[in-house]
Amino acid sequence: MQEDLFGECPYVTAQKLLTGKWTLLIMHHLSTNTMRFNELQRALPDLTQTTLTKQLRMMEDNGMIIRTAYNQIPPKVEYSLSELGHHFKPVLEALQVWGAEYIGYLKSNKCDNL
Amino acid sequence: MQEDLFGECPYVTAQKLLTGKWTLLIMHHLSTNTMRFNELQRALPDLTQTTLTKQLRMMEDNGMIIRTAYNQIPPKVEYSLSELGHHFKPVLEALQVWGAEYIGYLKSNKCDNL
DNA sequence: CAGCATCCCTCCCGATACTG
DNA sequence: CAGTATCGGGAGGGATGCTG
Repeated sequence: MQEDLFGECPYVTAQKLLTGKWTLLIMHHLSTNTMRFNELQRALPDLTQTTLTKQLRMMEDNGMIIRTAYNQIPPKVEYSLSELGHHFKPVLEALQVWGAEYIGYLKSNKCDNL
Repeated sequence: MQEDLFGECPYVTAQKLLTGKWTLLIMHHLSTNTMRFNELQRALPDLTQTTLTKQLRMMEDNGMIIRTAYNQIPPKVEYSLSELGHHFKPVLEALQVWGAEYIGYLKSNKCDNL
């Protein structure tokens, strides 16, 4: 857990935690299920293993997700939301609503231009 | 208004729109007031004119904010939220709650380690 | 299966200086 | 006052190949 986000404005903190290009997507997928590494990869095909690994490490360090490794062959690793991660759900819901509205707005604009 | 965010998942869209390092902070400040360029600069001292200008242009292109220029000497330019921008407020509120909780969580952890 | 090591590269951001 | 022009650095993201 890093400590340099200390004592800041909530928005500064939030911005730092969401900078990652994929954070939101990962949070979204984990908000409904615990998922294995491979499942996440399939859910997010535009992102390579390397990048996914880095993102997951970051989010684990930030305390947003929990990594559970089972010592077995073949390996099995599961990712789930932490307590803090679960409390992030309202943000996800608000973002989904807004994102959908934004897309709708773009579409209507495009139609207007035809 | 760019068109390449078309037909995507709301989360992908949202992530793209929030990539900017300062987007959230600017949205927060504009959510309560219309502000002039200088006022924004003073409210966000860690960000240079160049960067602020670029961010504002991006957000204007995205349709999140509205730029109003008055043709006068000295120049006067005001920034405010667009319709879409106003609808972003629920996200801001959810983020504030969560950011505050996150900070509190960090603090309690730090105390545990002392 | 779930990574790590390495290298690379782009784009974001910032510093500085100048303008209508 | 509210910018633009130019240059540059660095971090985040990606491609490839290898491993327990």
